[in-house]
Formats: sequence, C-alpha cells, structure tokens
Amino acid sequence: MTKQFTEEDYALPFFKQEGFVRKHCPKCGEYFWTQNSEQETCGESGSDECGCYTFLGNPATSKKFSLSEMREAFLSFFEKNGHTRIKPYPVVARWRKDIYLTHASIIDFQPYVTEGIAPPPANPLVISQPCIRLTDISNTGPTFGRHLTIFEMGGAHAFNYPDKEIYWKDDTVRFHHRFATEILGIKSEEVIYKEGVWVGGGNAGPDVECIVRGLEVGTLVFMQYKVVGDDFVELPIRTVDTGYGIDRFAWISQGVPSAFQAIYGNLHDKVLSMAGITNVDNDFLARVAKYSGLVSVDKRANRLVARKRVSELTGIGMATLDKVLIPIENAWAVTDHTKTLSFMLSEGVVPSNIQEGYLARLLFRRVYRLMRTLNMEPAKLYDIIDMQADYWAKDFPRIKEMQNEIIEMLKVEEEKFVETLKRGEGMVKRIANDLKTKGISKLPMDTLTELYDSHGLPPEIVKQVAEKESVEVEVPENFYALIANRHMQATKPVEEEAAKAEQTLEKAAEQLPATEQLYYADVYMKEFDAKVLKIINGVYVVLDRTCLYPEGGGQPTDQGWLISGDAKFDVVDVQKIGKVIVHKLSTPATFKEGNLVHGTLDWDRRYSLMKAHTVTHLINGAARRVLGEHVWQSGTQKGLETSRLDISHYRRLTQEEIHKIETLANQAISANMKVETAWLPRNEAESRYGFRLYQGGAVPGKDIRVVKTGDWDVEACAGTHLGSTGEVGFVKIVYTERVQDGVERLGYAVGLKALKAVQTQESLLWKVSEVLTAPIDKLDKTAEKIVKELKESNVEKRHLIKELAEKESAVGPAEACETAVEVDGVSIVKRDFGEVIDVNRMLQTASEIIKRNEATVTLFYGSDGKTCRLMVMAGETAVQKGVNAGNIVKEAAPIFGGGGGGRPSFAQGGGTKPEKLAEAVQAAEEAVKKQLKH
RNA sequence: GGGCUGGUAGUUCAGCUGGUAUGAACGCUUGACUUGCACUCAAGAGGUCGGGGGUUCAAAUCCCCCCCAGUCCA
Repeated sequence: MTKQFTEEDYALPFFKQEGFVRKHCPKCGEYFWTQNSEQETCGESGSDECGCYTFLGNPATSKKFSLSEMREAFLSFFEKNGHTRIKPYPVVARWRKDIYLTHASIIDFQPYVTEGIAPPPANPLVISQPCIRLTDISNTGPTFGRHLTIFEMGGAHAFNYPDKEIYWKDDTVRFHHRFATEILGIKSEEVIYKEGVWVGGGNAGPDVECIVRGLEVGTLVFMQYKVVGDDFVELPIRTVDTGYGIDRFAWISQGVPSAFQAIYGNLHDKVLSMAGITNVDNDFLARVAKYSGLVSVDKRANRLVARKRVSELTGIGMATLDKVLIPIENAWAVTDHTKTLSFMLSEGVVPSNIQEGYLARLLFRRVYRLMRTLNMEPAKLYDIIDMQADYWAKDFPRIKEMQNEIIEMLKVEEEKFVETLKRGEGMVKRIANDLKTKGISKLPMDTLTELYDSHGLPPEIVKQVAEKESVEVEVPENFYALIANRHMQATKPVEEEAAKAEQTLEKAAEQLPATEQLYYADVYMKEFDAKVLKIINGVYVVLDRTCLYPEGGGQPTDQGWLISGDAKFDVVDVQKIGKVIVHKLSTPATFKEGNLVHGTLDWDRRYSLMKAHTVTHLINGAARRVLGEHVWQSGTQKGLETSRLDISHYRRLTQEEIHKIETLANQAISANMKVETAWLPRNEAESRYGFRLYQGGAVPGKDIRVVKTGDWDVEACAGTHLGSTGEVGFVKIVYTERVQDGVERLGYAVGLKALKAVQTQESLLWKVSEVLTAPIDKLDKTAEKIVKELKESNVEKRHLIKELAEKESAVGPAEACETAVEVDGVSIVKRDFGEVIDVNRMLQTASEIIKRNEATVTLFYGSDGKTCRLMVMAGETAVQKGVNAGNIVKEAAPIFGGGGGGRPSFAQGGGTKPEKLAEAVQAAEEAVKKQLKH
C-alpha cells in the first residue's frame, strides 16, 4: 500500500534557495535534506543508529526554554505569522466515534474540518494540544522521555480548499525553519529534514521529519490522499498537519539528560527523592542518555538488545546500568503517568472496565505497581497528584479545579485494586495447594491465562505467589498473544438483510433534496401538507417536508398518519437517512409520487417523548450538581413509559443521592425555565459553551443545534423539546442500576406515568400491609420482626426434629408402624412415616438408630397421597457386610414410578404411584436380604 | 460494544457427572488449662446455597430470566 513519493514531492524551492542538498542515509536508507555537506547520515538517533544525541549538556538553542516558555514561543511565532491561536481541545476526544483520546492536534479537526463538513475555527490556526498516547507506555521511562504517554503537540494547521489556498509545503517548511533558527537560535545547518510517508486514520501524504542533533523534534505532514484499498485518492481538501514536539524542543533547549527534567523541573526532583533516589549522577545519566535513542521496543530492536548495545557504546556494564537506571526509569514513568491520569480524570473519565475508563484503570494500576517496586507508600501517589495539580495549575487550571475529585476517584480505584490483588493472591495460593496435592508441580498454561483474563492477575504476580508455594510457573514469551487468541473467537456477522434494505434507501436518498424539518420551526406543529417526492418498495415514503421527528439521539421515532383523499396510512417508523427523512407505512401507499398528502402526528406519543427528552437534560444537570463535574452522559434512551440516562460515576448511587437528584430535577421543573434551541456554527457553540455540549457523543455537521435549558444545562441535541420545563409536571426516578463499573443508569418516569409509577409502588405497599396485617408506617418494623421470628422458628424446628428423631428412634418394633427383622446379624428396620415424608426427619431418625447400632439398615418410607418416598440408610457394619443403599433404591424406586440413587450408606428415591409403595418396600427388603446373603 | 469468571455460615472457601450442607478453616459464645508472640483443649451457636421461574420422585448442582460483583479485549 505504501506509495513511494518521488524526489519532486520533497524538492521545495526553500531547499534550493537555502542550499540544502538531498542525501541518502546509508544506515536507514531514507533520503534527507541538509545544508551541511559533511553530513553523511540522517542523524536521527534510533535503532538504525544514524546518530546520537549531541545536545546533552550543550543545548541546541541559544537560550533555555521551560515547557511553558517553549509553548508560548511557538504559539506567538505563528500568531505573528497570520495564524489564529486556538485554545487546546480536551484530551478525551468525545467528538470522535472512532477513538477515545486526542493523540495529535489534527484530531481536533477530524473529521468535520478535514472532510469539508464544517469550516475550521480559523485558517490557518495554531494550537498547543495536550495529547495522550498509551501505545508508548512501555517506552516511557527507558527512552529518557523521547516517548511520553502525555505530551504537547504544537500544531500549525492550514486547510487548503479547491477555491481557497492558504499555504502548502514550501511555506510550511519555511515556518518551521524560521521558528527553529530565528526564534530558538538553532544553527541552520543543524536542522535536517528527512523524507517520509505519513499514513493514518485513512488518510495519507508525504511528510518531512525535522531532526535536530539526533532528535526528531517535529513532523510536517501534507495530508492530501484518502487511502482506498491499495490506492491513494486525492482529497479535495489538502491539510497542512504539523506536529511540533513542544516537550522535545524544551528538552534540546535545556540540554538536560532527560526530557522529564526539562518538562517537570522541580517536580521531577521531588518525585525522585520521594522514590528514595538521591544523588542522581547527571554525568552518568548524560553518558547513557546520549545513546538512549537506540532504546525502544519499536521496529526490530527489543529492549534487552538495546540495553546491551548501550552498554557496549558507553562501556558501562549491564548490571550497573540496570541497577542505576531501572529505579530512575520507573520514577520517570510515575511522573509521566500521574500527569496523564490527572488530565484524563479532570475531564470526567471515571476509571472503569470499559472504554476510556479502562485506559485510566490500566494507567493507575501501572503506576501502583511501579510505586510498589520503588518501595513507595501508595499514599504518596496522592501527594504526587497534588503536586501535579499545582504544577499545571497556571497553564491548565482545570486540573487544579478538579484536584479533589481526581483524588477521590483514584482512592476508590485504589481500594478496588487492592481488593483484586488480595482476592487474586488467595486464589493462586489455593490453586497451588490444590496442584500440589494432586502431585502437579507446574501451573498449567490454561490456568495462567485464565487468571489474567478472568481475574486480572498479571503473570508476574502469579509467578511470585505460586513459587512461594513451590509450584513452578513458566510465563511464555508470547503470553499476551495467547490472551489475544482467546479473544479471537466469533465476531457477530452483520445482519445482511437489514443492511441491504438500508443500502437501497441510502442510494435513493442520495438523489433527493433535504427534507424540510417542520418540527424545528414549530415543535408543537401537529399536521402539515406535503408533496410526495419518492416512494420506495411501496412503503417508504419521502416527502418534501414533515413534522414527524425521525428516531435519533435516544429519542424514539414519531408516529402518525398520511392522508390522501379518503385513504389513511399509518406511519409506523420515521428514519433520517443523510439529509432525507423516510416515513415507513404499515401498508403500501396508493398515492403516487408527485401527489399531495396531508400528514398528522400522533401528538400524545410525541408530547410524552418531548417531556421525556427535556427531563433527561434536567436529570443530567441535577446529577452533575449532586455528584460532581465528572458526571457525563454515557447513553440515554427515551421511552413512553420510562426513560433512562447512563452517567459516569465512580460509586454506586446511594438512596440519598438519588433523592437529591430527583428533588433538584423537580425543582428545575417547578422553576419553569425556558428551553431555548438555536443552530450555531460548531466553533461558536464550542467556544461559548465548551465541550460539555457533547454529552451525547459525536455530533455531525457544520452547524450544531444547541439546547439550552435555562441556566441548568446546555447540550448539543437534535431532539424535540418542550417550550419550558414546567410542562414536564413531575419526574420520579423509579430505578437505578450499574451498567458497567463506573456507569450508573437512572430510570425515571414523567408526568402521569410518574404518578402511575408511584401508585404502583404504593399498591405494592398496600398489598404487603394487607398480607402482614400491619399499618404501612409500621411495615419495616413488622417485616423485621417476622423475618427474625421465621429464622428463630426454623432453628427451633431443626432442634425439634432432632429431639423427635431421638425419641422415635428409641420406640422400637413395639410401634405398629415399625417392624424389624434380623438377617445375618444385621437388623433391618422398616418404618412407615405415613404422610410425613419430611426427608430431614427421616434422616435424623435413621441416623439416631444407626448411631446406636452400626449393624442396621433402615428402610423408611411414606406417602402424602400424591408422591411417595423411600429412604435407605445403612450403618458402617452393614455396609461392610455388603449392603448398598444406592443399589437398593435404584432397584425399588422404579416400582412406584420414579427413580432414586445415592451412596452405599445412604440413598433416597421417590415416585408418583403411592399404591405401589408397599410392593416397592417389599422389593427393597428382598434386595437387602439378597445383598447380605450373597 | 464483545468475551470470561464468580455469588454457599460473620469471613475465606470446599461441595466431582442432580441423591445427608454429620461441610472445612478462621472468627464468635461457654467452660477448662495456661501469664508469652496466630496459646492449647472441650463443648456449642451460626445457612432463605444472590432472586424468580422451569425440568425432576428429588436441584446449591441442569435450563431460562433478572440482580450483584470481578476481569480481559477493542
């Protein structure tokens, strides 16, 4: 698929003017441009060893920049050169359906801007975007900060439309070069431009990587193709997508051994000293850092090999490297990961077992384990988070504002992880002991994978615990691949039929003009006249306009009728396909394309849905006020009876919280706030109301519809809403449940339906009150008392049965119901329990008799008229003499139409033919005798 | 969104292909012994087997639905 771009794609006027020459790097095989005629390799410090870092202790720039200074230098340079400065977007990419986290500045503008759906907020623009990349997680630390899970990408972007060119490759490189040389004072001949091909997110184009003293500090991408199969197809909009590594620029400007020192300054030193790492030898670090570019698990080099190579190059022994570096690398990772966590959690990500919450959980668990290997108290984590909040407070005030909520969420997460570990360790111990008793000395592979997959125990921990119990554990190299295999099973086939029907509709819809959406002009409109534009398969009708709202955003479809002359057709479903609204009829239409029809809306249904929708916004606002700023909508479904809203929250809701939310929502209803809707350009909406707008996830389109409910809540929402909140009347939360870890579902009913819900509950109470013959206000006490008494009487019953059994066992053959015969020194006791076929009682009695004489077999039986039961118990002596209760029952039970079984010492059976009971007992007795004689 | 695992005494768990929960350990109560670091010994109490349906003579065990909890992947 890789399309090789030609020299012409890179041979810019700028290079020619400034005397750059194109060279071929003998090490990595790539082409690069340089002003330095003596430069032989591309210079990049990577696994190909084209170069090493030469800025350590000898900054590449004319002055030192902190991260904050570097960001400002970058932004203001581009601002002075015609770019508009844009505030950073969130690190949680809620406007994207395909990814969770913002991992590049261009993400902010995809897909709406890059695909031409919406204009950019400014053109050209500049932004410094915090980005999170968890793919680099295992490299964070070992590469001295070249890889980070969170970094700032300086993005200078220009969007070139067919009719409006902003700037393209030549200017892009010129801007970079001027920034590097004029602003930062890097020597011109030290900036190398390496040719590359960029592919990502379905797009592609040539790029140049900017290398300064061994480190890639920026990538200038020229996005101009769409990848379709093996081909590159020209995009109408060509995008300049530049990524300036603000953190890396700061690093080369300071010349410190690691990027962590450059980014975190005194915070870095504090974390290291908290980890007990003092007297860091910067010269030693610098010696290693010089070659740290070789370390990375990407491409062909694995970590061990890389470290060996570093050892060779520096002349420092492997053991020393490991001993000194591992703790420092771990502390660096802790510093980095805690920043990432702070950013994610500040935007309302709740650690969870799904989606972006899961990423937060992974990160947390990694930090926790790293701290443990560093012998740091877990409590110190919160000190570090506090330090992060203060450190970033000025540039990212949100982190500071959310400080307490972040810490609260992490504490809950810690509790959970400690529990998991505790539980897991117990499990491993048990498994290990079990294996030992079975004489197995090695943990089976299946068990190891299951422990990880189902119980979250990393193989290293399993190994640690199991080997303490002297059970061997071999962790295979490809452990995580094995896990992946476990998940490779059946993926659901897409329902082809439905897909096909949809395709036909889609095709037809493409040809048609956008349907006029009358419900937006007047949401209370109940009927309308329209022209039939298209009828597909007889039942799918497209009109030029409609007031029927199509299903969307968790709001179910409107229903209604289309009337043509005397004929009336039920509209059962309304869907929006592209810009066209399709009405589905229950019976084929008799009217024709081009006819006029009269449409009416099932208003009762719609009005209920409007109430449900508006109240959903109120509940959402109420939940946020009660629980905190981390509350986001993570799903919703409106309904006629009840509606539901899923929100992110890190704990189960208490009844008190639910009542608070309910009360607040009802107050919002009583306040009778105006619900205002407006179509705003995406940029304006975002800047006015922030990204909180995207409660419902991605919202397509150039303009977005903003629904503002008084001062209570603002959301991007396409649904139909009431004019004011008072119309809702009343809302009642009827249930809550936990959908996933970190996601709580609130179910509620509105208006009369809410009243009905309350009444249903009330009648239940009445019913209970009637049954218990207790007044409603005493129900709790009464129920408590009854349950207590029930338990007590169960205990009493058990005691009585035992007592009774003792007595009955003593009665002996004198009783009419009991007979005993002696065969071969074993006494066979038969007793008819009549209608009392309580197993427990028979059992107790039998065991009392046998306790007295082990050479006894009891044959107990009884029938309540419908079913009958036979129980055989044999004492130890009897069993030794050949009695097998199980076989006896198996033989006798079929006679009365049932079955049975058990063990030699005890068995029971039952059947449905009581009239045959005597016969069966007879057979059982014969069987015992036979067994004894055999 | 897709998997996987679990819910049995106050706690941690056994309970195999339906057939006694005489369940185990720790904890608890009482008594004896003993000044000693998880004392020891004896006796005892403690269970709606997560909930609801179904299959069966019989369900903790098999089937379905629901609830609760854990965990992996995207």
